Amino acid sequence: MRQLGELEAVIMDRLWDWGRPALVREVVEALHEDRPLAYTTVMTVMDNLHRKGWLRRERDGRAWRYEPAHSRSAYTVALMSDALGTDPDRRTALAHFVLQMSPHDAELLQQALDQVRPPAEPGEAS
Amino acid sequence: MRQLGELEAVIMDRLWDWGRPALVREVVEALHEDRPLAYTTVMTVMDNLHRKGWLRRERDGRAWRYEPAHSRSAYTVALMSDALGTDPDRRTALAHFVLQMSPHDAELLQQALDQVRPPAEPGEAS
DNA sequence: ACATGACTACTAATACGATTAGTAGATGTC
DNA sequence: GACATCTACTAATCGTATTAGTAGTCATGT
Repeated sequence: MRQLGELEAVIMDRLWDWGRPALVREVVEALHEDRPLAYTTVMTVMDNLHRKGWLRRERDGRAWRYEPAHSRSAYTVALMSDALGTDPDRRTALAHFVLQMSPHDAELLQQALDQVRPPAEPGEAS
Repeated sequence: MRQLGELEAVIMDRLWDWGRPALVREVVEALHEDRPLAYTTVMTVMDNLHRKGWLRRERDGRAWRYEPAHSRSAYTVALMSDALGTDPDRRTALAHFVLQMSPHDAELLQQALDQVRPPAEPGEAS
């Protein structure tokens, strides 16, 4: 899977942040301060994102209202799994991965693992 | 961090696999069956990889002998950390990440975590 | 010594995808 | 009906990866 382009990522971030379907016009105006772009520029990018399956859309009058087709986390996980999946030595990769994590992230990761692999109770047979 | 191009990845994979410095000529010949490329094509890509810091090289007669500057795992981890780092909700991302892993990978991940965060001994105060 | 063949450095064409926007036509509003 | 706004279509530009040609260098055999 290919990662998003830079502008594509900026736009997706906005939509993920807002958590509701948005018009091209709204995105243009939200970005205007940092990055004044033509309406058609943003429209083209959002149309591309739709064509590539990142955004879904519904009619709102004559315009489209766009929203992410997948969650932000799904995108993150897809990138991570993709990276891991092409590595022939996942054990080593995962070992290095946790080694360079912040302790806080390692804690979050442990909690996540505990959800799917409940930790052994004291005295419980393995 | 940007992921490698497709041919760049193929070449890096070979070098990671071999685990020893290699000449452009050797890479050309190794790829020839799947992908017959001009010598200069491979040389250019490897020179680009060197310029971008992915390969280091040393002289061997008139030619260069190239080897990866970083391990395959380091590349994998960099991609994974990069993906995770841009996500504002790492807790959710990590939760989804472990949910979609194979049980085997989850086991490897737990072992990796146990190395950096030793599991509590029975009876040990938290 | 010189011809021949193999090799490399430099350069460049091509391709592809992302970014950027213009133009024309449609529609809503006053 | 005029004017502003919007969208669809089209296209220029740009960065980067992929591909390779050309010319010059070096080694080797006769």
